[in-house]
Amino acid sequence: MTTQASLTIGRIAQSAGVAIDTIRFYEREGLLPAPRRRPSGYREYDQATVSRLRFIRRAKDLGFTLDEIRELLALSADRHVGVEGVRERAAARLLAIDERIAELQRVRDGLSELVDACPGHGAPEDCPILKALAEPNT
Amino acid sequence: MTTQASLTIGRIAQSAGVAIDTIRFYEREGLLPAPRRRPSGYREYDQATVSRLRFIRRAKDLGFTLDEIRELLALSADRHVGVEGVRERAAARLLAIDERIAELQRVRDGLSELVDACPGHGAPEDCPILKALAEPNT
DNA sequence: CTAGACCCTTGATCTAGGTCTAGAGTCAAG
DNA sequence: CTTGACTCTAGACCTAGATCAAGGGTCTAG
Repeated sequence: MTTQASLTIGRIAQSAGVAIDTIRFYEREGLLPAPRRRPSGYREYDQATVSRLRFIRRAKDLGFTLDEIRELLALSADRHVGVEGVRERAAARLLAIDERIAELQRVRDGLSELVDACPGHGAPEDCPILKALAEPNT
Repeated sequence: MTTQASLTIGRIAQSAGVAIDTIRFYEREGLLPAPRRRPSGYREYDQATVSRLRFIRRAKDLGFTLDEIRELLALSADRHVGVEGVRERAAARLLAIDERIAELQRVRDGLSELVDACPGHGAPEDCPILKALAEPNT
């Protein structure tokens, strides 16, 4: 198989593209297992940890929280119901993103109307943006 | 003009739909001017403060940060360049929202592909979601 | 007058996801 | 053997936007 050269925390931080402190933080948070230690106390990692860190980073980019990622990691190790669970979580995340996009779209449209209606000069009382923000309704 | 009945902090909190603590917080943060006080130390507000609180809430709903809102409030009081500034800030916010939507859309599409490609059962090694997350590239 | 609702201040706490500091020990190259 | 880079721990600190607690004073209806 692949060589099991032991890597220091600095090395895996470098190759996974995360900060050293972040790795120790993930360990505390249960996203990474406690690694072997040298007699000096130095942590020793292998290549698999780099993959795991990349997994975490990518999932984070997809908008998963660390809690959700912890769950995904547990599921991904489960040969039985793991895949179903992962797909479910991903689908849920997808739905949440769709909702967030729709919400932003509403905000965008509202703001866009105001910007279009504002001449950009004149008295504050005539600015539709200021008027809309000061309106008592809602 | 309108009656200048003096309102307690609880009353304006109620009618603006924010918490009492939030009002004091906004005062500390410079979003609200320090109000008059009764001899007892109680804050006394007028109707204009309710409008200002609503302004803040609406701007927040549009995604402005409190820093930006502080700026908007300052601009809205400026008869000279105020309206131009407000329109600029609103346009900038609109652009930021557009970027955020585009970014979410990219994430959404990527995730959607993975979910569609995943059968939802079988071995973890065959799950495209897990495979994509573990991939070393990027 | 009293009970209960309301208000005051200062300062701590919360979420999420880290980031930084201090002080001490370890490792590898020259 | 020394020097400089690296690592260790415990715990404080950061952003943003509040929210809460403790301990005490005030207001008002009955």
